Amino acid sequence: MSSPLFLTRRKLSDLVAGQIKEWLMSAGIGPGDRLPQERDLMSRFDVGKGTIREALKALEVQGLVRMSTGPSGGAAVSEVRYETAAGLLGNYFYFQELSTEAIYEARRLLEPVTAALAVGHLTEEDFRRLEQLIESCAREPEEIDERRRQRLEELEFHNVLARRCPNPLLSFQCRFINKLLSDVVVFRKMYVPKQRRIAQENHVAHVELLEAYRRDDRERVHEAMTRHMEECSCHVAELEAVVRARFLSDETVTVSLDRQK
Amino acid sequence: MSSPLFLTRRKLSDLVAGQIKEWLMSAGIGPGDRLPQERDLMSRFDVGKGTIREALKALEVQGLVRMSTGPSGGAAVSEVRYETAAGLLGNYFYFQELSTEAIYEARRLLEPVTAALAVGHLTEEDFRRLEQLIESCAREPEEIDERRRQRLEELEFHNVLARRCPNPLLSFQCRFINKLLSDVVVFRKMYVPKQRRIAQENHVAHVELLEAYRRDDRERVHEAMTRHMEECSCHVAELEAVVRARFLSDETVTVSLDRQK
DNA sequence: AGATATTTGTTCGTATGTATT
DNA sequence: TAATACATACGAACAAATATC
Repeated sequence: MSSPLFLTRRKLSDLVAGQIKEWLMSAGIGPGDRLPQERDLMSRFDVGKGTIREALKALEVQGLVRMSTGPSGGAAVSEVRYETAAGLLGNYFYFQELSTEAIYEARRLLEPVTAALAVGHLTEEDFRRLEQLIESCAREPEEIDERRRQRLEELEFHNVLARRCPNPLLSFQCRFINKLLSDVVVFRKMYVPKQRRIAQENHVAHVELLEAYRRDDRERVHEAMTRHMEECSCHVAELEAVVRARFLSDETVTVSLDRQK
Repeated sequence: MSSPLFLTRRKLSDLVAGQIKEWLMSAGIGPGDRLPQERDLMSRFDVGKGTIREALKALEVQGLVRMSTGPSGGAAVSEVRYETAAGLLGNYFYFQELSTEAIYEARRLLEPVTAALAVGHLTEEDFRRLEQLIESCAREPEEIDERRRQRLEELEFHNVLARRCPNPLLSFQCRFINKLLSDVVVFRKMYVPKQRRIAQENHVAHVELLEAYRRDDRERVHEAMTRHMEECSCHVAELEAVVRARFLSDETVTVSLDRQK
């Protein structure tokens, strides 16, 4: 009656997943360490194969382990990747009423500080990438697809900077905001009027930022980014109001399922 | 050769999960809608029971569906809850080097704006809750546990405000930061020197904030919160440097697993 | 490069548990 | 209470992938 076994109302697979997770979060366990194979886990937890597989699937979805087949395969502890975390968080905002205005409200706040903190952390490769992105966005786009690609590259410019911000929280938040905006670009028609002038303004701003980074001028980066965000904010203000945050689905085949209430 | 089926290297269960997710994200599908039962999904996707169960488990972990047994049970579409999203994101930061200084750097930035945006959105119940939290933190703590509880309630004070911020992004980010700090309080000894003076400063700040909210004085809320965050920042500066972001595990039983490299 | 061993991935049949009616 | 409808769980067998020799 007092045994923990009788108190569990949860699913067996969740219990197993929780215990493995606890082990995996304990001291000394880190990325690369391998879990016992399914057979051993089955006997250790005294559960069937399906249960173990559900537990491992749960950990896999969370990005905590990676599975592989073959000799020396199995589940291995994995550092949660940014893409995994961002995708999972994207699910949450799918159900929130998230307007582009709200996204930019956060962006105006976060991007200048994050960009300023990145000063002094850019590598030579980063600089080359930034130059390449600036140049790629400078050409007059011929097709609508090219225009879309340029908008995504403008966002990638900011991503390069955010990745170098030494504050993991701010870095993640900025990258996530850029991801949300990328999804907006991909899923919505983002060809605003006056797109020509906008592209030019972005170009000027990015060039100015690049120069400031080259000089390690934190003050100027902060100031330039603040102005840049103000401009972007204005451009976006004339866009549609409500956008449902989306993540890119990697599926192509669509299967219709019955909806039964 | 060109068929998508031949291009898939992914697991069958992932394919199924992706397709169900695509259906679930399509227009007209929302929280509460029920998925077909396992039997039907098996025949529809032409896969075995284990595969379907793994797919549903993946969606369940993401918080997108909830499972239940019994008649009219099965998988039902669910809005992703804040707790789910925060827990999954917490996994990501577990592997990041996240110092309390970094957390406060983000907090100083986000909290004043988020708090200011919440002005005008507090309910009478919110006000009562805030008063209750202020009062509960005013008493001199007798035991160390009480002191810890008070610190958690100070954070809850900020959570009440963040929940009312109409910008979902800022609201989430502030609540998540508070969660990170809660975990710090729970998992680390947070009894700083001069804790007496700190508690009093917090009390004064919270009272001032409450008054400003009562008057719908957005300016003053912003200003008071900015000062409050500066103070908290200073207090925390004298704390241990690196903290690994944690989530509360709901398991109690510990099972040691072999570590095999 | 090919064969083999190892380990996950998937299926099917069956039995049990649980909530609804 | 009993019948029903559904998820949950076990176990054995087979398929597929992959590292190693």
